[in-house]
Order: sequence, then C-alpha cells, then structure tokens
Amino acid sequence: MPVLVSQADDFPGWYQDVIAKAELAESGPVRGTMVIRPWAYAIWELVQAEIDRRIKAAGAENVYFPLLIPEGHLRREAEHIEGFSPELAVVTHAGGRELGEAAVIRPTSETVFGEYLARWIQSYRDLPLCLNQWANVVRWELRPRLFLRTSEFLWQEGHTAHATEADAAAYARRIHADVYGSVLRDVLAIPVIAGVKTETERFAGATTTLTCEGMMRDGKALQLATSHELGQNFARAFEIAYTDEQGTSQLCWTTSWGSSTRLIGGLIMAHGDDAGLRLPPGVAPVQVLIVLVKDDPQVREVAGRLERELAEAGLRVRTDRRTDLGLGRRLTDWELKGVPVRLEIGPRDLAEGTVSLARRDNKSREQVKVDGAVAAAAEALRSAHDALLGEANAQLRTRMVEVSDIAAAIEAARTGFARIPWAACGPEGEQELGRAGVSVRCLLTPEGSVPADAAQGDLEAVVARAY
RNA sequence: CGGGGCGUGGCGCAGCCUGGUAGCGCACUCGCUUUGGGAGCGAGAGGUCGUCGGUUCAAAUCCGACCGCCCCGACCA
Repeated sequence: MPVLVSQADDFPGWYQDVIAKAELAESGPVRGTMVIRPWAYAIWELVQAEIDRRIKAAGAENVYFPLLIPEGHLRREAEHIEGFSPELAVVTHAGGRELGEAAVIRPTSETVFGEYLARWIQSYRDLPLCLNQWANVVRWELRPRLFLRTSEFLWQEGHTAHATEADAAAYARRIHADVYGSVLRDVLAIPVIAGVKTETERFAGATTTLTCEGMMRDGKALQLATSHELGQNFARAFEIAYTDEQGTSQLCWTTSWGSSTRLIGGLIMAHGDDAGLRLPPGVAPVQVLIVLVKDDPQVREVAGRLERELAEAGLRVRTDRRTDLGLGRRLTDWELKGVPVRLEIGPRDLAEGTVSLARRDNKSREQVKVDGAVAAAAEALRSAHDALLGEANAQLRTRMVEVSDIAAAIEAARTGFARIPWAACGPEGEQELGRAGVSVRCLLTPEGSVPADAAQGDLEAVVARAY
C-alpha cells in the first residue's frame, strides 16, 4: 500500500521524490496536526458533499457552534469528561492575560449542543431536533498517525434530540445505515461490518455505539464512522427537556454521530496499491483524464471535443497538455493520484480512428473508437467502482474466519478478522485479546445484522488488530 | 512515561569507528539532443554538518550537556 502505510522506502530511489510530491498531507507545525494538500482536499470535498446530501435527506440541518468550550461545561457529564480529559488542549490565556475560567478546544461538541438543545426545545412539537456541524476538533493524541489519528481533524458531528428512546435509536440507526453505510459502500467502495461496540469500546457517555468497521488491505481494521445512542445521559446533564401532550415535563433522548478526515486514510488503505492511490470514481476530483501524447493539431482538436462531451455528460474531466514533459512521467503522476480513467490520444491512435482507454483499478488498456470514447469512459467508471468494491468485498470474505476460542481468534487476527461467539469471549476474553494487540471491533447478531444493544444474548464478536 | 533509532543543501542518504578544509542520488537552473511508460549529455546554483561547551595545531568525526524528530507500547474519529 502506498503513501500512508509503506511510505517511500518500498520504492526504488528514482521514485522517492515523486512520492514526496504526491504525498497527500504532511504533519503541521504543531505535533500531530496536518496540512492537507489540494489533491487530498479535493477528495475530502467530494466525500463531504456525499455525506452532507444524505444527512439533509435524513432531515438534519447544518449549524455552527464555537470552537472554545468553557471548561466547566465539559464537566457536566461525568463519564464524558472522564473519557476525554487526557487529550484536551486547554486555552488559559487570551487578550494578553490569564482567563478566569480556562477554555477547552472542542474535542467534540456534545456539551455545546447540549446547552443549545436545552434552550431551543420547549415542546414535543420541537422534536425531533436534528442538527449537524462541519468543524475541526482537537484531541491531543499520544501517538498521531496521518489521516487516521491526527491531533486536529476535520469532521461532521450530528446531534439530535427525540421524544422517545425508540425514536432516538431509530434515528441513530438510520444515520448509521443510510449516511455512513451508504457513503462507504456506494461512494468510497469500502464494504463495512456494521455492529455495536462493547462496553469498553463505547463512546464516553453513550449507552450504545454503532460502528462501521472497514478492513484495510493489510487485514487490519479501521473504525470509519460511529453513531451513538446517548440515552438520557446528556439530556439529564444539560436539562434537555420538553413538555409532552399531557403537559408534563419529560427528558429528551439524544444521539450523536460523526465521520472525519479519517475516511481519506481509509480510502487510501482500502484501495491503494504499489503504484499509488486508486480512487473510486465517486470521489475522484478528476474522473477522466485526457492525455495528449503528442502536440499535434488533430490531437488537440479531438481532445478538445472529447473534453467538452465528457463534461456535458456530467463527468469531472481534465486534460494533460504538458507535452514538453515525458509521457511516462505524466502517466505515473496521474496513476499515483489515482485518476480512475485515462483517455490517451496520439497521432498513432487517431490514424486508426481510436484513442487508448486506460483504467487505473486493473491497469487495463484498450483501444476505443473516438466516437464511442465518451460512452466507453462512462462505462469504465461504472465498472471501476464495482471492481474496487468487489475486490474489497472478496478480501473481507476471504480474511474473515469463524473461530470458537480466544487463541484461535488471536491467530486469525494476524491476517484478518475473526468471528467468535461473544459467550466464548466476554469482557475477560476482551482483555486477553487486548494483551495480544487485538480488539473486539464490534458485536453482531448471529445473522450478521446490527444488534439492538451490546447486552443482548447470543451475539457474535468480530475481532481484529486495528489502526 | 517505558523500549529502540535518528538529526549533514529542498527531499532521501553516505562520511563518524581510525579527526586533516564535505560527498552521492533525486529535485532545481541553463544549453543541446530527446519526447507512444518516470530521457541523455554538458555546464551550474545551493550546506554556520540540531544547539552550546570541552579536548586538539586541526572536529561532521572524539567527550559532555541540552534541544528536536521518528518508530514500537499505554489513550483514541
């Protein structure tokens, strides 16, 4: 896997500078933060757009709240503050003097939302209240890892309040499946295992945490998005209450859910190969690249025409006209960036009335008629998505084994995921796994669906090494 | 915080053991030839060798202190 996992060491010497150029981000001036370069940011914008559209379809609205949270605020939910305190960045000085009360840079915004949900909700008619925020958050991680665990990251966090526990649970599950599950599978081409977290892995302050776990190409797991049922914990702490139809005051049931720039890391590690990134068309800033092999009037004319037609077909298209650079250099550049489809046009092709269509996902190349190039490119994009998803699916199936005891689970986690009856593991087994560097990623029902909660009997645990 | 390792042109490194006036690859600049998978040749620019102190005629190299970074573990989207 390129960039994120193996870095440049695995490449021959002449490759190194190219890798450095294609590097998607770098750590920032403050330990563990990151600088996101244009190409990676363009990918993130596409991911954002897909998530945002689905969030709105689920009825939530976007808002924005402050970056700084008064320290006292965070203390209102005991378990929550306990879970986060080691990794907080705290502002003690501002305006040239020490602050009376320190302010925490948000590690997440449950407490801020809690305060406002409480003010904005009066009646059952105000419910459900579904809000979402696109923001940056800071968690001072002990060991940062580019895109997967940076000290500052960009994300979306949704916060909702509901009249009943059932409604809250249904909403958290809807977001989990229709936003996260859908974006991961249908856009990022990453198949996931959806389940609930064990008590030890659960979000601080939540009653149930739903997770999407993806398998990277090295068989390790990555938690890609989570959706939490918060019960009435935050409602109680922040007095988020409403008056029901009978005129009595009731506490709300709240949820929160988030996905971050970690998705970019997941994308790289789920699909990347030794030639660089392989982008699913849905998040490729350039879906079809037109390459002028040589500078020639007829080549320019055909390239211009194809570019127009591809754009008219609604595809993101760009033309590489740098004919003063060697062809190999240019092709490698775009391969490294993961552009899914290339149309290479040169006099030799045009003499045959064709252009070359190259696919990044399987490195195939074929000659297509100039007239059919647009349709062929569109078709190639469709099948490239399916191929990436199929490949990832096949790996997930192949590397998932059923086991019945802890020792076998640890062995299986060397190369992939293991499924073990939760009864054969339990909290004690979870600790034993932990000592071997393996964790319980989530719990599933025997049919593989998402359980109602972690306490339900007869569950299966999916265990793996994780990032 | 525990265990390893590393600081030398923009990037990646060699040189250090055995002190002697700093070198390689890539990138960069100029010229010519090239251009259908990371081009060749020639010329050139660029470095207080992490910092401070010590030993010495002489320190990238030996000694001491300090600073910073990376990897492995504990925390986690």
